[in-house]
Amino acid sequence: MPKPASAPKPPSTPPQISEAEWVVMKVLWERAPLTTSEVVEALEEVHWKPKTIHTLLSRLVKKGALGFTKSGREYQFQPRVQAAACEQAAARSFLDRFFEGDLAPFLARFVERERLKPAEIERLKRILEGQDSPP
Amino acid sequence: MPKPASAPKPPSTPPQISEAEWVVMKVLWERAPLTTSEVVEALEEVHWKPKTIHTLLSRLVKKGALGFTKSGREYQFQPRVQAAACEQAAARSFLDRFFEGDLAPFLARFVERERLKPAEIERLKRILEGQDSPP
DNA sequence: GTCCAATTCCTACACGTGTAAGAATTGTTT
DNA sequence: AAACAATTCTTACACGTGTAGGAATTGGAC
Repeated sequence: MPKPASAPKPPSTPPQISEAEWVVMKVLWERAPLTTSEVVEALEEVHWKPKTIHTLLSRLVKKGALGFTKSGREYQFQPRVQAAACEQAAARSFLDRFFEGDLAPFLARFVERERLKPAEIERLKRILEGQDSPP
Repeated sequence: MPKPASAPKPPSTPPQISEAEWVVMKVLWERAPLTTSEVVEALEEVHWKPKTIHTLLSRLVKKGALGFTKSGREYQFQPRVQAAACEQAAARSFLDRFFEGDLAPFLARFVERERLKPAEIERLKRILEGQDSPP
């Protein structure tokens, strides 16, 4: 990626981030900035070859999801898009695809098919009221 | 598809259904059984060429999502997987991918970023309690 | 029985994604 | 300055998906 020292503008709308790419983004959102090899280390458990991770990093830069700076010979990456925005976009597109964009049928299906414990239900209700308290 | 007059067993676990395929499944879930041309008619608004829809139907049969019987020279399709099961599978994999499989953070993100009207919140709470009443 | 319009069957191609290998470069060590 | 090891750059390939086109077949009309 020698062209822009870091892409000029963050994308106004979150780019499409694939499943594998998402795994990479997560470690960056948690611990950025990270060098390439730090990302590789952070993803040991995932059993990907380093080359694979390099590819994913490049693609994420190309998509504008990551920015980088050079430090010595290594790159250092950091997110250019917010986790919250990407999660929200994913949620929207999920609801649109499967539940006509509507939260209610999704929730209905979910409680219908997965037994929720009463405590969990209480927690979800508090979240709905905007009064969530982290445990 | 001359091989099995209709695949022998429905898949035990819902197959992967792509975005375009999902659109086709929806009309079948609503109005099955339908012949090929009926499906094409039902999807006029989507502006796909008939050939495209044919391809999608074939792929869905191959995946085991649809079964068919021949009536005259036309095929008649019907779902071999339940909408509810597919939706649930989609929901699970969505939550796993983006929210560690947990409903709470998803809901939190959602209410944090989308303004829900109080009436909607009430409805969602009733759904959580299993006391949903359709509007 | 023959012909035709409708329908199915087979084939195609570009793009994204998962998965990576090999070539080239370069900071660093001696 | 030379060599080396780490890092980046370039290329690859198979598979699913979106999006169809053309060839082959066949039920029905005449």
